[in-house]
Amino acid sequence: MELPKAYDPKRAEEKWYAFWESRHYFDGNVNGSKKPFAIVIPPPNVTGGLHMGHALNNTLQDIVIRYKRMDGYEACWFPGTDHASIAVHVLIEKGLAKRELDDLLQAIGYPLPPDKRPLTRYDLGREYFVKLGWAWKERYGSRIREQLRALGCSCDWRRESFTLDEARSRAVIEVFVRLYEEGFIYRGDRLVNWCPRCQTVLSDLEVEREEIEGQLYYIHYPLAEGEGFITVATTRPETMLGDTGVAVHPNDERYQELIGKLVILPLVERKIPIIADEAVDKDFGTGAVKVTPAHDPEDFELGRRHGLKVINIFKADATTNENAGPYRGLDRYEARRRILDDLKAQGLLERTEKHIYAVGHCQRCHTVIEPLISTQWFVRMKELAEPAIKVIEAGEIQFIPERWTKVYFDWMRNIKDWPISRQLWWGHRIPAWHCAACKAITVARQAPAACSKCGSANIKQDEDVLDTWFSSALWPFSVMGWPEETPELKYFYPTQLLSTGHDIIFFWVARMIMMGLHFMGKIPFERVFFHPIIKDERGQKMSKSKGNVIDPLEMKEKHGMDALRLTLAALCAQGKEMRLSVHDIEGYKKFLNKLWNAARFSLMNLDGVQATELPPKTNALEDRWILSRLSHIIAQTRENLERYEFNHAAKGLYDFVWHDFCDWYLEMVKPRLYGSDPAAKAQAQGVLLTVLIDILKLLHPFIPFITEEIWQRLPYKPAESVMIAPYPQAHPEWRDDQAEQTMQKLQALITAIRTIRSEMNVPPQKKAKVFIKTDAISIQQLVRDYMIFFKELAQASDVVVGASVERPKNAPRMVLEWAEVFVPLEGLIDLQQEYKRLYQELREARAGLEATLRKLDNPEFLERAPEEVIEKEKRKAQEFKDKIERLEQNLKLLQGA
RNA sequence: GGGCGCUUAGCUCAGUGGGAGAGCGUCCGCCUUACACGCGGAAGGCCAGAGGUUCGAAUCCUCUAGCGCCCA
Repeated sequence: MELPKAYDPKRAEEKWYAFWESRHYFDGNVNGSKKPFAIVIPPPNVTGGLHMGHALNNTLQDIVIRYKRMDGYEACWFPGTDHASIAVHVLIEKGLAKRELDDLLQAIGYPLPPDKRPLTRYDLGREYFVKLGWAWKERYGSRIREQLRALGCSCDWRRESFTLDEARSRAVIEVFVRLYEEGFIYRGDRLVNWCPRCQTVLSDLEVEREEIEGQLYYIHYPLAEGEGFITVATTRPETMLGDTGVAVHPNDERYQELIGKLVILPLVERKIPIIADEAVDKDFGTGAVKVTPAHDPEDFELGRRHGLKVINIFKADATTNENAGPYRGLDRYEARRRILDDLKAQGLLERTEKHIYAVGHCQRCHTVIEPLISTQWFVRMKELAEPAIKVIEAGEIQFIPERWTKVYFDWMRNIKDWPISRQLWWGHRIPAWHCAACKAITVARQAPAACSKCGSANIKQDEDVLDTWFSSALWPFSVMGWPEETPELKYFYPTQLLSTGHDIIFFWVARMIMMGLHFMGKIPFERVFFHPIIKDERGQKMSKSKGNVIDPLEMKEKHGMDALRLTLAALCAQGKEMRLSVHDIEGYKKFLNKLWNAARFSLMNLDGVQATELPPKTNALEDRWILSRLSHIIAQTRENLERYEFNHAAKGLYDFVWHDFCDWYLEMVKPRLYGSDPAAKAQAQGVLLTVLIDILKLLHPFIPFITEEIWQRLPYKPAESVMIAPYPQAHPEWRDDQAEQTMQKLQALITAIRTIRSEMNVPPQKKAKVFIKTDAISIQQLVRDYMIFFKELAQASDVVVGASVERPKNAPRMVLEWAEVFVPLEGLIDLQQEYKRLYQELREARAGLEATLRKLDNPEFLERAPEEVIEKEKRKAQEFKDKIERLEQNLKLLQGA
């Protein structure tokens, strides 16, 4: 059979994905006779497209799941998507404002206004807004699924979930109700992060801090009694409207007299106390700070310790409220300008200085966060965190790379309560009903008819939805049907692997562990692999605005998905980031071409192959050698996959296929394949097929499409698809150190001949006689035994070997540790170049010898170093000596010549 | 301010106690009947700096510098 000259990824990818799916290879079933291996996908946002981060993470998961499936496990990869509450909410709001969603609005029957004015969610109202969300999800939700399929992901699509679908919603409600009943969920007034644009609370994690260069304002606060003032320094002068105190450090000598006194808050004329608290930093500004409990988290705590009043000056949109007096109704920045003007006019603004500080921004819309007092739902986390810390300490869950455990511990040991309510509409609505009559709250699994306390029917469901991450936290068991006691939960939970980015270790990983332990009583996964974050070739984050994104689907179009997958695996070292450029992908695509052509060559020569016994018995050096190498690479690949060292696994296979298999083995079997000895040919074919089969199996998890395309054309297939063929086992009986050593010597000799020929510009086709001087009997024997390879691979017309071989006239030479190689040439040879090379080699050998002797002359080395190291050094010394002697001799001759 | 990580060939990165590696790029020679997405060959590095531990350090420890990330 003959393969086309080039591999066509487009056809193969579609064809084989459909083939696998039609044969139900992706299905993971409850199967007591096999060990389960499950992965639950980190659900991509339903509206998002596949970006390189997804491509990486899902490639890695697919590699693992395919490997485990081939290795005999009942593998199941649970797919799904996330409703991404706030992200989608913001996108829809933006779409409404730009009137880009009119077609969807029409489809859901919303009466469009005749003009093109921007719409807000309040124009639509909650019901239409949620309808629009689902319409949006229907339109974009399938996109990511199709993209994952294009990537080759072998997910069990029958089990696809969505965090907002009915089954997952049931889990969310169940968890909320139970946590409420157990006292973990409460509702209360707290100072929270408020996004004035999204009009919702955010958790600390959803606030991104950014350093900005602003001003530090020094403001005089006059003392209430007597002359004088105290100067406070602040970055936010506008919040002084809500000041209810001034604080200094208790040991600050400058202010001892003033502690306990009152000052008059400028502009507002409120009397507020000077208090002392150890939280104040003496070195910041003047050492005296204004205290605004309603608008700063630290001030909130400080005020609570000292019983200060809390005065809120902002409305939900961050404009000032009635507490701002004459400044009411202003945007916060406008308020700042006016207040500074007025302070200046009154001579109370002492000075300003440049100041760099971190300001929180909304993760989704990038608006500056405003700390606000607000009524929200919270989860008490401390108790939930404790067991989740223990399971990591005990090693029940392993983090890879291990260093992330420290990050995890630091956060978990200082965990704060989690605000879970969001003032949004797209998401899981909180299952709590407020009674208009008695103000009591009824939390229930199903909408109650009446207040549980007073029985009033005048109840209304809470307006808020839950943080997206609340439903994500339940994902490992909600995808398996919890709260039902499903067979899937019994069989597949806990899963074996979670693969994700370290950027969501708190958002998601930690919370899944807590919820898994609390509701399942078991860890959700045994291992967490944190993959590197993808950067561009200069180490910058990929972003649309920078224009440096590499689109996975564009790469698929250009180079095929296997090329991208292999690249991602090969670059996936266990660091924090991974630099990717299109050149890398082009490079690994060449490997696929190489593999394709190696297969093409093999298939061209496998006609009539006998596959009754694989591999056939063989004594041929190259057969013994390649099987020995294969056995090594199988063991290595398995180890690397078990350790999630994808780069080592991919590169090991790359080297084996390209260098061992293609460069040497294929060249060395040609004489037998083309020769006239049918037995020798059959033997070569058998080994060739054996190795090719294992190469395809080994590579399949990395590059599933091309391996299947080749597999299907094999003259003999051990399985109907490579996807379900057993992953290769290392064969200890294939190990053959002697063959490997002999091969090394043979390769060194052939390379030496090639080097001489290349250096002296001998045309590749031109045959030349070769002389090898060596007193090692084994080398002499080797040359005679494998003469054919000198002729085929080094264009030798003949090789003369022996201890007394003399260098022929006009023959440049290579000097090895255990032999000298001469190739006599016609015409003039470049003596100077040869001299230069030999001299450099001599210098290197002398340096090597010196270093080795330094060790051997050191009595402490001889005393303390292990025996095998000493032996090795002795052997090295002898080799260096031999080589030096040969080099010196040859250099002397060369000078004479 | 606290923590983590990185610094190895021109570029991107492997290598974590015993002779400095790969890919790309560069240079030289080849359209050799699987592959020019190729074949053969070559050049290129005080392993950031300083100190220490060790018989022995790119590798372990300490400090310094530069870069990056996370948390407050």
